[in-house]
Amino acid sequence: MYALVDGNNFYASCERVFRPSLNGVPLVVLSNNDGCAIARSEEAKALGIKMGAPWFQIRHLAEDAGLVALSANFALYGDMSERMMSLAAGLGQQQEVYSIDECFVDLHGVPGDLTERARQVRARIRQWIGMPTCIGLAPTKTLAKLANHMAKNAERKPGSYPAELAQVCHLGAMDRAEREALLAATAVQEVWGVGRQTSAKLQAEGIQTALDLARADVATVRRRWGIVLAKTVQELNGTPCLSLDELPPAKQQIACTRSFGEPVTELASLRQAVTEFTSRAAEKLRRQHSLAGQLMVFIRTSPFRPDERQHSAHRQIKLSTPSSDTACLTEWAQAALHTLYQPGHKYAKAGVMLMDLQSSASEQLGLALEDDEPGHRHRLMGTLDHLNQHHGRGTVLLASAGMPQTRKGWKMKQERLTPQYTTDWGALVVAG
DNA sequence: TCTGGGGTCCTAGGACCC
DNA sequence: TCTGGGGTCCTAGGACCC
Repeated sequence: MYALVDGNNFYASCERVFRPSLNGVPLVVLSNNDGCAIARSEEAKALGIKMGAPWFQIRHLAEDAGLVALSANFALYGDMSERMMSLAAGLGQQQEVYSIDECFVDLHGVPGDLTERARQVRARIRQWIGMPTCIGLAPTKTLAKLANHMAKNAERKPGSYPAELAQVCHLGAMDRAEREALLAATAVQEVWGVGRQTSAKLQAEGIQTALDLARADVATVRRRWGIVLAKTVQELNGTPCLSLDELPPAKQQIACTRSFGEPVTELASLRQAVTEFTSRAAEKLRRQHSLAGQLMVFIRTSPFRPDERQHSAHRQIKLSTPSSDTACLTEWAQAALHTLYQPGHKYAKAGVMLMDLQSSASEQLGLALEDDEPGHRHRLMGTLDHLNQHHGRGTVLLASAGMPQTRKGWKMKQERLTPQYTTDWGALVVAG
């Protein structure tokens, strides 16, 4: 049996924990550059705001309907996530942290009434860190996701599902008829792994509901739609095909990409941006003890400005020696950028991707008979990471990243950022 | 004026090999 | 007349996830 624990409207709920005045208020959290809505409170959803809605299209609701918008505060959300995960882990023996706001817990061998146990854990998360959650329980991960969907909607859309399923829904504790009635009441696109494209094609074939999909012939689905959907069908029937991954596998690629706060035309600004993106990507690389064998840089203008001259280009470089050294990677990234840049374009976005990753245990340190250069670089990077971790991002950086006063233009806009309540002593909430 | 960021897996097709 | 069969690796593109 698996549980899926999921924070409701996670980012919006994180903000509410520290600003209770936002309770009951339509609230959205905006993406980088305050570009579009990436989280919505129930009240905001009720206003018809869609996931990903551009801010400039909904900002009138601030005046018309009291909509509050906040810039994404990822330091806060990451910290709240850790707290929620450690509490959710108490549900069972093994946990897979699936995303910032949800985790699977393996309940094999857990005795007693699982529904009751889930309710208790849910109440604890609510009381200890202020985060509302819903929990789905079922014999497979796909069904647990679906049970979670039912728990959420039974709570917020009365009539969609029986009210007693609100907050905690245990599909594994129901008899067949009851479970099938719930699957029949669920549109096929709500199933985990069935997106827009697939659901459109399925519906054209007469497969409208989760129950229709569960009843499809596995071999036929395998042949016509591929192995992923075939596994989904089996999982919907209670046969586990997806196991729990306790340790997230090391990433196979690491990216750092950003849209700019305003259009960038100068190579000098792009150079600063690319240096910073490379530095950030290299930090992530070293954190998972990997080396990159390839590096890719891209720059592009805004596809939302079809009236302007468009330019989009990328260059991939194979490194002669795999590396995690910020200076080395930056040098190559800059070389790539130079071949891409064309004057006269308004660039809107750039990015750096590190690929062909391998474990740094296999690092070739060279013979270095006289000069232990690689060893020095290794320690230098360790020191750099330590300083930036303990004294804040950007404490030490490459000169080509630019001095703070010259780094305007490409930096992102965050005009509605809340304090880092849980990760900055200076931002502690004062009670009294 | 104003539209995010970061991943994964699968498939098909081509190159190449024996 | 009839021109194998099986395998690997790589890449690009598509679909999906949060």
